[in-house]
Amino acid sequence: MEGARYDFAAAEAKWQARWSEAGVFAIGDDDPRPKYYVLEMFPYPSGRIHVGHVRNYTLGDVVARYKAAKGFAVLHPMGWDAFGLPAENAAIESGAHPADWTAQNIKAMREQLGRMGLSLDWGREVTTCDPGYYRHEQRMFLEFLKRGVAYRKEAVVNWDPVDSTVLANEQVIDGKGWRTGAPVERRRLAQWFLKITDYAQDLLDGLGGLDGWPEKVRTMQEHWIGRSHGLKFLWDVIDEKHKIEVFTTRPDTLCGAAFLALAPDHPMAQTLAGGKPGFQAFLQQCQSLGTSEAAIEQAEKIGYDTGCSAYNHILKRTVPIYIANFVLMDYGTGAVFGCPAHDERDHAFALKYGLPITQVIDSAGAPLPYTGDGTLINSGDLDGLTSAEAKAEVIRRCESDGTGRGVTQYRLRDWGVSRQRYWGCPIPVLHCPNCGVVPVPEGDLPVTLPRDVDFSQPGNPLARHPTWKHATCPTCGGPAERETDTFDTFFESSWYFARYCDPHNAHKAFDAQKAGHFLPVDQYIGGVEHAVLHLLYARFFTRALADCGYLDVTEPFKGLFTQGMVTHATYKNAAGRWLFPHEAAGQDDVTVGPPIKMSKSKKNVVDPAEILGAHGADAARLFILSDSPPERDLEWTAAGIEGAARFVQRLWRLVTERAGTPQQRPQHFDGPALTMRRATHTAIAGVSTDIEAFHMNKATARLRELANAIADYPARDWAAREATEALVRLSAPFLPHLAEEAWEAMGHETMLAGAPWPEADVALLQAAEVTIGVQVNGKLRATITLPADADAAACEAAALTAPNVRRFLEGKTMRKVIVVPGKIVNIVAG
RNA sequence: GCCGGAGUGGCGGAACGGUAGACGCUGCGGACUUAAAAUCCGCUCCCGCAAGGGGUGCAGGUUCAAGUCCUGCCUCCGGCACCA
Repeated sequence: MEGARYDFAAAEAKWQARWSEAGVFAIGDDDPRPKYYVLEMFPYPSGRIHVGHVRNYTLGDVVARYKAAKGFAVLHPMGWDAFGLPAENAAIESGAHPADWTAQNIKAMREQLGRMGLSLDWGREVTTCDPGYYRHEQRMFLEFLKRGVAYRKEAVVNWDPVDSTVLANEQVIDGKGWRTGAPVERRRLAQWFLKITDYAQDLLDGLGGLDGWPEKVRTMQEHWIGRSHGLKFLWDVIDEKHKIEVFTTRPDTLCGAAFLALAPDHPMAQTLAGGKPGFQAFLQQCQSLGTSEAAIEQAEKIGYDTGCSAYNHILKRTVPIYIANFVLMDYGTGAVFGCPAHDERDHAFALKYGLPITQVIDSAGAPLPYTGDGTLINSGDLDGLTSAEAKAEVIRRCESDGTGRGVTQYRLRDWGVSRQRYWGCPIPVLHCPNCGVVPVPEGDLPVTLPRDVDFSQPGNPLARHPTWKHATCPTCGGPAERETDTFDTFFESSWYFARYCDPHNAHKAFDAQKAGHFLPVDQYIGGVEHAVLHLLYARFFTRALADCGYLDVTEPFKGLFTQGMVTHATYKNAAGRWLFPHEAAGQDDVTVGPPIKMSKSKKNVVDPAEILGAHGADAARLFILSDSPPERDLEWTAAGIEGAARFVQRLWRLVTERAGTPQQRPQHFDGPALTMRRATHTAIAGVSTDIEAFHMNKATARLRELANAIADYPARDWAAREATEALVRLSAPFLPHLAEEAWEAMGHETMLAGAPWPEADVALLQAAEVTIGVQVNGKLRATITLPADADAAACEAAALTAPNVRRFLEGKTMRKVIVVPGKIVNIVAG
């Protein structure tokens, strides 16, 4: 045994098979131990796992294995977020049917994940494109419809006029369709929405209790929900019998108003400017913006002067009315007043169109535009009030004369769930010419996707399918058409964590009791890129399901860890198509982009399968954990994995060399044996706290430190055995295969998977001596070693005897000595 | 543009306001070997022979003491509602 190299390939296959045979990771609903639910965001089945997956699932696996060793009944499931755009793109590009393509990808990825040695309960696997899964969300939707949580309204989409296709935001590049290059148009379509705004306050309030979430994610969600207080008030259109309702969060700046601006799709825009010269051209220009907020915000701010004016009763003044491309119909009332002195955008707008800039808030000398609060000036009888007082006063005046009211406003908009695509869950409603929108009767669920679809033309294949959409109205018995929109894929990922609690239930989505047993997820792990959308939708969905009686929890994720992204360079060929790194190699017309987040759509992914094959799962896991703190971005490079593989071999050598150490524990320890034991127990305590704190890189550093200490300890005694066994057990969450093999090599007959976590002996955690620094005027001049319990007087006395300290004090007067026992001595002298 | 992060040796990163650079990667020197691989030992922030000096994106500030706290910037990354 001694001297033989560790055969990772054989050992990994051996232990994966043994874990599987023993079913050590399968978890029952009635396990008496306390539950712990570890969940990583489930993958989109792109076909191959990428390094981001390896990072995500390794992190989760460390937690799952650690918690299992700590005595919890760990639920650690896996599944597939299997609907989405890439399957349709593959169908268009290669002719593969989305269902087949997805099924093949799942098969390949399941096998790859299997080779990572993850402690997953595969018996709970869910696949969202399976009708057995999505039938339940069709029922949820019908329940939402009944309760008014789902509704239909018009909304704009990106329209490619050449392909006659709705484009996703990522398919719009510089305002043009990605395939056709045609300028996209904004087009209004009737679509389905979920009333997440009804839950805005509750979602905001809930953030306060999520202390297991990163502060930054809570802040992002808080800003996304965007609660603000403001004023909705009326302005009279001069010479017309119309009124325009305007929303503002800055009523205090009312007297600085220079203009009113309406959204281009505001109903009043056509009334005021409809037939006027140049207006249609202006609208056209606004239409070409696309629908993404980033595009709108970054576009040049343009306005159209309607020639009309508006009068306000409080202000007692008129201002011109513009139509402006930066005003959003979805937010507030779709109309704002512009105050150039105190808003960046209004300032630029006023300069561009020659509008007056009147300062009404004292900026204490700061240049305009000044967007902060202050004392009011140039505001008539409001002068002298603070911003807060003036806001309240303007709202009070509007309310007393009936022209306005103070309102709480949210930036959050309702969630549009309609997608004009094939590869998604069909929305279970019918459109009847007599009865309007009619829900599909529950007995007819699930509405399944037709298999025979045609991807040779652009657009939604469901909409042009010859027979699928024709149905009979359950209400009147007449002919009706199926809804051809499918759900946003965030719909599936908004409840999968509950399905894992009861994955084989054919009658309902999940049993409330089972969900109540496992939920909330104790530790959820995924990328920061999901900080807002997925996590907010899932929080909302859980509340909506609770209101429908599905479950009793409101917050689905108690603990959240957002890992950093794995980045890689991008490659694009002359035709503008993204290439995989291996495709790009050796081609000459390739543009290399800077390292950015790995994504399937940009194809800048590396293949972990090769790494697993060459170095083994344990080495790959160790490298990805030790290279960077998990919350930070990680640029993937091949360098370093050899170091991890070397450590795996080194650990094996340390263990096999000490396999014969005595099992019998002596009564007393002193000298090197005691020092060895201190190192062992310090490592046990340190690795445990590091895992709990998600400092996996520090935990792996501690494993190396303990390994170094063992290597430096020549005796083959019980202390050596204790240290080596501790190292093996501590490394099990990180290097599960090697740990099992080493545990067996040390003579154990039981598996480490399921074995308890080692406990640190607190009596051994304190070192006998400490080395502290001695500073003179804040600069380090010496270090002194003292007993760990030396008091301040002893520290000071020792510090003053250090030769170099005396040298620096020569000719100076000591003014003050700061002593922090066990830490530092600082002598202030001059 | 708006919101949220991050910047420390050649590189990834450590560091309750208290000895900056743990642990590793790379590199250099050495041992073992016929040789190589593997392994082991030593060195490795910069300048300096040394004493010492400088150093945590930039500019200030608070403190006996600042990578850490405060103010103002710079650069990079993520999200922005139809990628997932």
